Amino acid sequence: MTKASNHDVYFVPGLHRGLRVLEILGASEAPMSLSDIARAMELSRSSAFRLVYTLRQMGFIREAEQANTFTLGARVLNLGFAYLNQQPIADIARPILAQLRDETGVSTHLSVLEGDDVLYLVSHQARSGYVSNMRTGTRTQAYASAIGWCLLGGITEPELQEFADRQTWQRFTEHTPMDAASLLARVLEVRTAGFVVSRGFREPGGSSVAVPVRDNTGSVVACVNLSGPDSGFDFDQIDSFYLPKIQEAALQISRALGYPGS
Amino acid sequence: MTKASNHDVYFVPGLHRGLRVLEILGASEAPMSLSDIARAMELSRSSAFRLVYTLRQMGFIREAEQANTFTLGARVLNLGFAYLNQQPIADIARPILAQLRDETGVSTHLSVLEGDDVLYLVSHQARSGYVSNMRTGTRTQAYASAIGWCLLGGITEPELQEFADRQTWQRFTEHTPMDAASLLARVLEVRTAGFVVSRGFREPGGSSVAVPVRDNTGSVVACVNLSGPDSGFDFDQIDSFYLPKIQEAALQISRALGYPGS
DNA sequence: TGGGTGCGTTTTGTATATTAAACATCCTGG
DNA sequence: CCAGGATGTTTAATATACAAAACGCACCCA
Repeated sequence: MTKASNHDVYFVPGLHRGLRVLEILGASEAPMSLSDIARAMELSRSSAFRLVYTLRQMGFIREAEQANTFTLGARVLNLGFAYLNQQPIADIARPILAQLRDETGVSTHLSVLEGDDVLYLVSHQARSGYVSNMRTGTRTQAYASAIGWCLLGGITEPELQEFADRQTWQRFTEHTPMDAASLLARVLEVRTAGFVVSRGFREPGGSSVAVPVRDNTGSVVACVNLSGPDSGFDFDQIDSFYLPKIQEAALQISRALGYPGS
Repeated sequence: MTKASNHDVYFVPGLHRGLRVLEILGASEAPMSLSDIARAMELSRSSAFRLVYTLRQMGFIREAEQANTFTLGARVLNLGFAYLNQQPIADIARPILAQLRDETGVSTHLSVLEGDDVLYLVSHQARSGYVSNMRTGTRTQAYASAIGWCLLGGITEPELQEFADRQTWQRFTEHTPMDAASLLARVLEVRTAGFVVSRGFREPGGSSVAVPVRDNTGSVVACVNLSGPDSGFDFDQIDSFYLPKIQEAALQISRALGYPGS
């Protein structure tokens, strides 16, 4: 059961492999030839041919400038944005986070826990020259960042234990938790404080302030954060200015989701 | 040949239908049950079952709160953003358009011609309360907007004629061209002027200023535009301020694409 | 020139994906 | 309380998607 057996009775392999083609093309830097795809999928060229043929005819992939090489087509874009537009929280948060960015002058983000990753749903870049590498659609491992700890506050302790068991711990900075116990400590810390300030916890030189967003049941469903390079942050202002502002923004979003508290 | 016959020898129907499931779910407001999907696809429930089964197992769809109903899963988001990140022009334009927004105070966009549509690749919302309905991923019919005319300047006249033949003309405003001749006139007008100012051409009350972006061969490959509600526009400033600024931004992007001219 | 390699494509027997039909539940209204 | 219809699921006969092998072609190096 751990291993997803591919020869399930109800499994349609054509679909499975076609979607993998799309993901492989999405992950590839350069356009790929049919043989490249076949190799990457460990599939016969003839089968890859049929998948490419179908995807191309549908507009999900297109041939690149160089003949017989393929890249993603524009039709996949619609799928991604259809997903985004279906997340009500993104629509709610967008204007609120835009205003927060304007008031604070640093980048603002909304993220959710998706699988074991932090998934960024909304991103507003700071006006300054610095451009954060976090953009809508970005994924990062949840255990390794302050924002992840904030989001992990939304799951139960047994779930968190299971989560921890699944991780392959990798040290990003000296602050990265490397086992279940230290992760749990971090998460509880954030949960009780109601916010978290990261000074280079994930990347040296990059800092952020994060606050959870709650839904009508009161559980954490998302996380608002400010982030930027240390040079763009005024650390003295965190408590007096950044934190109240971001808490206000998070509360606005929570209220829109039906959160009764304050 | 003209009609893409679905029972082609190399067609893999499982893939075709699975992707249609994703698109149908993407277009749907509410989560859909298995029977809903089967009806929408005009397919047997048993086949729909297998598709849903496969997509669910892969994480491309997930069951909604209500049992036995499905929505898009987060995994489709990756596909969409993989596409965006593969368009070098989007990365080039993003910071330039962010600055343009900050300088002008109105929303800025980068769009390309994709099929017969204007496809928005980059969008930076104005800081003001007004939020444009154009966002990344949005599609609009190219013939009906000033931005479309700008982009259509990038194709040859025979291609434009074919484009026109494909359209089903629909009147949006009094400025909407309703046949090939008047569309051609618009496109040529924009091409010779090198910019276009739309005052409610597509939607009453919504205005924009658009300028083409060119690549190393000198042909139009994208379009930069400012847009906002009439109330947010200072029409007196168009010639003296908006236009020079947007032309400078477009030229910066063109240069980064290898455009030799000025 | 000529054998070798890698490519996209086509063919074809066979393994298997598909779907009609049957099944088991769950509602819903009379 | 039961008939009728809708649902998700399973099965089994059949239609068909699949991949090994062959093909034609371009390229490369001896």
